[in-house]
Amino acid sequence: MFPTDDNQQSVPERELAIGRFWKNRGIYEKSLALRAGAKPFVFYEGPPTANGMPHPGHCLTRSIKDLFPRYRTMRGQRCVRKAGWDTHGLPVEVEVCKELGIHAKEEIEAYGVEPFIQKCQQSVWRYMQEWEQLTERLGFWVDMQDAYVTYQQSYVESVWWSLKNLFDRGLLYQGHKIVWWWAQGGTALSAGEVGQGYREVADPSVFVRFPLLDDEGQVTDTSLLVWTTTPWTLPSNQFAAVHPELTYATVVCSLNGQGGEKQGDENQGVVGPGKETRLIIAAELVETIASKVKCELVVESTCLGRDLVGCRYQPPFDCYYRQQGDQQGTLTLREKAVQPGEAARQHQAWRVVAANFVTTDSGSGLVHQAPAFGEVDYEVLQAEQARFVEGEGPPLICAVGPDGKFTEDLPEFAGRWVKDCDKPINRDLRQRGLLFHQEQVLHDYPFCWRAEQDPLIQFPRESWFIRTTQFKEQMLQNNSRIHWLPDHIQEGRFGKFLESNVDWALSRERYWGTPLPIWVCEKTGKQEAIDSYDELLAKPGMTGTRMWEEAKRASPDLPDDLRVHKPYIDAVTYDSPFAPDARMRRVSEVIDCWYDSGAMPFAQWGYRGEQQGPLAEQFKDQFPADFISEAIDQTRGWFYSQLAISTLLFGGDDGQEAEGSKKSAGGGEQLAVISRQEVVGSEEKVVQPPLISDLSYPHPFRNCIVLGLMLGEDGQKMSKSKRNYLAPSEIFDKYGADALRWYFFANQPPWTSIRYSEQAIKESIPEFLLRLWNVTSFFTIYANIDHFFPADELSGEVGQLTAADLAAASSYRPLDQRTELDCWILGELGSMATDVVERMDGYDSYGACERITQYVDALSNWYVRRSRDRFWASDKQAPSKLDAYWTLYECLLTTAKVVAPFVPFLAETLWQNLVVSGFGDRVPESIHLCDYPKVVEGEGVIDPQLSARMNLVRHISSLGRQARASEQLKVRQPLSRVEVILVDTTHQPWLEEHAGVIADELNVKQVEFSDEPDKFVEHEILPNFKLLGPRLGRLMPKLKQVLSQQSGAQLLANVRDNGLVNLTVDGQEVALSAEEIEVRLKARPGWASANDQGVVVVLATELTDQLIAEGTSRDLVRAIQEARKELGCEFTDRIELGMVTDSTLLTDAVTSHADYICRETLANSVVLEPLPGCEPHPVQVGDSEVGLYLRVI
RNA sequence: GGGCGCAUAGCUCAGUUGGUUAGAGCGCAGCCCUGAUAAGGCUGAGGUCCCAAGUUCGAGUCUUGGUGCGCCCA
Repeated sequence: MFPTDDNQQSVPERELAIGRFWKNRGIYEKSLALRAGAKPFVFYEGPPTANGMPHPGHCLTRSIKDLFPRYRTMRGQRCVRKAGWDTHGLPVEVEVCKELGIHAKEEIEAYGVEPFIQKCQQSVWRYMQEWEQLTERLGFWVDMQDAYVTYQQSYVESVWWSLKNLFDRGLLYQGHKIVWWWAQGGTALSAGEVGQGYREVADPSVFVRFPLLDDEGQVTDTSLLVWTTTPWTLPSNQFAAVHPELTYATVVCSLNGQGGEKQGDENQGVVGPGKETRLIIAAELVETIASKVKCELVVESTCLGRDLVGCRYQPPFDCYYRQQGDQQGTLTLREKAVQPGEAARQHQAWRVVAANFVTTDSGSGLVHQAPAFGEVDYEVLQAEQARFVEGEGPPLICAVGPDGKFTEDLPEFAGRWVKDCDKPINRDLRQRGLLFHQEQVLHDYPFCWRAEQDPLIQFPRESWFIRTTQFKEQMLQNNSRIHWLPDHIQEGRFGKFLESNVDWALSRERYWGTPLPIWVCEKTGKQEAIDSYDELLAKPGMTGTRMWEEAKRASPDLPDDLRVHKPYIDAVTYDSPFAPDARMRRVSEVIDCWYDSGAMPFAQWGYRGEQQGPLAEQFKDQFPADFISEAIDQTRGWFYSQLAISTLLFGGDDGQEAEGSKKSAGGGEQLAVISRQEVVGSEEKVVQPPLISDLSYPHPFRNCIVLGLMLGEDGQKMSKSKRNYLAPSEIFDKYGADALRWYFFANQPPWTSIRYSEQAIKESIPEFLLRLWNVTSFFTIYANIDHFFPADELSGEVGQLTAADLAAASSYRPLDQRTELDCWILGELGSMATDVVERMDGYDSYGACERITQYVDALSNWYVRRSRDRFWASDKQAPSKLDAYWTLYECLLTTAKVVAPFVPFLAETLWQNLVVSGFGDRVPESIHLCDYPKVVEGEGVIDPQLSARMNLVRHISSLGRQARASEQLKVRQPLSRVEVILVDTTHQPWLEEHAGVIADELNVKQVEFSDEPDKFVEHEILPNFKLLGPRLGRLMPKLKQVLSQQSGAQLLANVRDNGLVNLTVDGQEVALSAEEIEVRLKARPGWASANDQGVVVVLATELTDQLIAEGTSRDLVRAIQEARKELGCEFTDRIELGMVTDSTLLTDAVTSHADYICRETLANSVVLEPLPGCEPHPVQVGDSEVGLYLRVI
């Protein structure tokens, strides 16, 4: 018997049972073992953080991540799926801080770094259970026992190894980074945090005069009019920026006591009454500014921005200018070559520079540059520094301390909070005649999200950088080989991001992260990188491990991994090789946790550059990845960190060699002790990137599906507080994991943003899941009744029950002995499998689902429906009946295998019920240990002609039903005749042979392929635009007109007879072949008909008494079946039937169709009187009342 | 402000190298079928394919500009 009791069990319960089955039997492990030695399919798990609850977005990611590995495994590849957890970083610290009720860094220090990071380590696993449950419940097969964890020592050391390699190659350096700084808390804020705190505020908007200097350095009467919204940054001014292509005007401003600064109390105007002053502003802003200050600005001359570049000016504050104003530096050779006219030396600062970000949307077209307090300003400084030889460029000027207060560099404001100084600074400028105009602007400005009153400031911090910009071309090259889905990511978001690459700011002034493995000599400042804990312990004069030892003694449960973390690692020092009696101490920073995740291709194995041995083998076997997938927010996250690290570390054979790799191999031993200072600027680079033979782009991943964002029920962002989405667990409990998975896969391509709604998930169930389930349950019901048990017929080896395996059964007949319907559905099965494989190989899961849905529809709504009679035939051994069983059995088995990667639970249920129940241990114990259905080529299973013909039959049937509907002729009422008219008569002979199907489907006595179509239809002839368009071009509209004016039937006859039609179009002779015209049919009015482009179906609507009686008998059968059901009859129960009615129509129908009625309703007899002892069932048949009497025998 | 993406039926979304009748599911209305039955099928109403210009014999599709929305970055 096939099990059928599953109907009683709910879908979620069944899935849970399947999940336990997989786990208990170790099916995943077995599926891997089965492919030992096979070609690997490499998958990388982008590590999620387990310190937050998993949400629906993670379900999507994990579903896609599961789909392709399962698919590839069934296709014969070995796909290791190592789980991973991202455990470091600010989010973890923030969680712990919340728990402790603290915010600021000093509070953490006060609490103690040691207990703090211990809490961090524990907090990382807070939602571990939820994650594991979700992963398992969703059917995501991934090895969580052997997961990589970014805080583990082996992982950290692997990261250290890579950083040491970069450091030794001079690719890791110290510099400044402008960060959003919370001065009161003494910490930088991450972009996410800054984004939270934007508020609209009013800030001063000031226009300040910067007087230009002449060649002798004397102040002239012309000033740059420079704009800023942060007056407190003016003392730190270093440059004024113009746009090189903008036109600037020198204007004369006659103030006459009506200064721009009308409110000026101490001093009227700018330079005093009656004086003229010249200002340089953007030409297109002259009017705007004139109206602001209500005074005429007369344009004297104009020039381009680039002509102003290099002009020197006097800054508004002289705190730095006093000493550094005259300082010059030597320009680089390249700089001199670019501008041969330039002197070899140039003033370091207080010059006009060109910058493309300058606009005329606001301000004056000249922008004040204080590199310490703006990221773009800082880039300007860097660009300027690059123009000078090393050490002679402009230094960074900063009059503000980390506490947000002015330093002693600016005595007049020293010790005061910068934002409080805006007003006094403005007053000061006005007094000195430098403030030309002042107003207020409303704009968004960030505040600290933890202390709402504290505005953030941009502030320079010492930071470590990776020189990624040097590898921009290689990264672009690498990117160009990646297969992105959707493909616009490549040139679009990701490509654009790479184009604008800046050096990676690696360090973080935090606590819980991979410590930056650099030790500094306390005397000389020389640095070296360490790549393992053991290397550190072996250093001469090493001390400082006691802190860890004590901690471990106090709490023996502490994971050993913590010893490579702060504060323990900071305590470890050793003798400096650079100076006698000096110690080497670690820098205090930890690194960006994106580096951790980006290092996973090698760090997950703890790989540290080994060229041989098991680690090396393992790494090479699993590098690069064939497939990864994450959501689009990872563009700048994991996608980038992986690509950048891989490109820098491993290079590639396509582009230029990675920097420093040109020297021959064997320089490895020289890795030791090369300080950065020695390496930078030196042409001799001795350190190489680790070599991997045959490594070509792309790496470390080849195919990447970029998932869209997931939105809540209302199309808004999902948010816990709005409750606009259902927790995954609720979906699982209500509808099951397969329903959710199928919804993700089949409803839209994965990269479109998905609106996650319960309704949509629910609605996606019937179309596929339920339909396939219903077909299966149809099969098992009747197979059990008829004792169709394949296991009894097949002895010995049965393999995986492919068609070839089934063929050994005694009642199994080859295709050429079966009906065309059987051949057709098996052909459809083959072509479906072929298409699904093709699409899945191209990572098109959406297209694959579309194809599967279409097939299941054909199976359910055509094959099963058209085959019912055979399944119900009374002769259990009838070959046609057995054919039907074998066909449907094969279809179900193959379909189950095809859908197994998509809906693993349902597929497993089908396999267990249809196969394992009967075959036991003669077959693979799980469907996931089977091979994917093979594409059968050239064996005649796939028959495109048969497929086309059957489609035509379905199409004709559909039109027939449409015609019936339009005349309100229900299908139960037989009709005498249907006429079918086809434009394309290719398949007509075949259709005539198979007219029975159409007759049956439409319940008509006769199907005719009309030989006098003109009676029913008119022909409309159109040109084939696609074929003729390129040939005839402009004649097309006229040709269409000419064709429409001709008699369609005649044209058609013409083409049929001669193969050509000759026409004159606009004076030109045009010959059209049969292919170059398109014929359409239109039904003539007055018939019960329906038409589509090439097919018309016309029904004969006359009803005879005989037809009516037959229709009535079918009505009766239907009513009796209903009554059987109400009585609770089994499908096989036989009955006695009695009937009482006034209607002669009904009594006639019963007498004339008694056999038919008995056969259909399993009645042994039917009488026109009540059955004694039976209650009548009153029913309505047609217009008549009937009393039905049923008794089970 | 910059980059990327999206805009097609009431809703959620498809729409293949441009080809002349723009599709599906859901919802709504009507009908049918039912020995898979807490299913299934058919039909109908419902569309300025966001707007404008351009290329072309022909544009939902290509180009440019604009509008709106989303994401990323400033």
